Amino acid sequence: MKKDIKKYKLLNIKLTPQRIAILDYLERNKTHPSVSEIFKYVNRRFPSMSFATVYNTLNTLVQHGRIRELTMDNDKKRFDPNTLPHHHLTCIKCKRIIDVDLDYPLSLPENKSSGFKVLGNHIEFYGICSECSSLNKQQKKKLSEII
Amino acid sequence: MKKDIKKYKLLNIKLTPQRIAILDYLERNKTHPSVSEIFKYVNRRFPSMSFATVYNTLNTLVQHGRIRELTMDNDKKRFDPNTLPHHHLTCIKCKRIIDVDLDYPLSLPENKSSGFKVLGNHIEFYGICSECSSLNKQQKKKLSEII
DNA sequence: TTATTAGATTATAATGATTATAAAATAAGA
DNA sequence: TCTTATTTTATAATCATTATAATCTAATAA
Repeated sequence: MKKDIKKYKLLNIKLTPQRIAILDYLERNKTHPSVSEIFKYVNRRFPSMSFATVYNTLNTLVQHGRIRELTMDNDKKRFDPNTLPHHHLTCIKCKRIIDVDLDYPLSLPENKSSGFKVLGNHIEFYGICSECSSLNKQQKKKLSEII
Repeated sequence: MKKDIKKYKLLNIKLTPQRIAILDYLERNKTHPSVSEIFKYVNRRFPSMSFATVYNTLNTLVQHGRIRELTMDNDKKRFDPNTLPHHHLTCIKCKRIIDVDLDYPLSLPENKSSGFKVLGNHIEFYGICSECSSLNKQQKKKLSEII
């Protein structure tokens, strides 16, 4: 569709069906998915798709500033299609990540920045999501056996 | 020494020379080192030391709340012996991480936290350190050839 | 429309970080 | 000093990510 073409044209990179599918999935998905989650989904449409393509595409999109690579999940990279400044709240148990769209003006004084050119900041709020604070897996299993 | 024993006693874990050396190194070192950096250093004192011991020890120390695992370097885990609330400034090029010991009172309103129990926050300032913004490797090489 | 080609995709191997396993060693308490 | 639970070591296994090279294709222009 034209919209897809437009979205990519701006990036000056080749428009391929795989790339459209990956970016589409990211934009629809609010969970900040990992590479394997993206692969699993997009692979349903493109059974021949290679894992390498997902990595290549994501790296390209990051390099072109079209998506952002998140760091709070130390086990794997997670990706965010929203490159506007915003923050995140992460569940320390299940690693669910949700957006925090609030403006926090934070300034770092010169004498505290050790000669760095400070370019920006990102706040990571952390806590426990409602699902993790209610039932644990064993409890869920027992519940499913009863009901 | 007595001090080491005290430091560990509080954790209720067995005091071994390897563990003492690892925590000692972390406390002396302000660079928030990675596992391999820790291994490289401690291995000089304990040539028989295994990589697994470093991982085991670090995981144990994290679990006991004695050190903190950092996430801003997506390539590898980095460790911080300071568990008091504080923030960080990271160089996006060389991944140097320095402490930011300033207090930023940040509150996340209930209606923005999607049912999470919010436990805390961590600010990641990012930028370019003075070394990375001045000379690149090629330039340094050429300089060293001249001088 | 077709031909050309730079760049993308695929399959696969390689690398690097981290975890798992099991045997040998040792700290801590009796 | 003895006993034992825990730790260390050596090593294999796993998982995420990157590299490679052959094949394919989107984009451009004749």
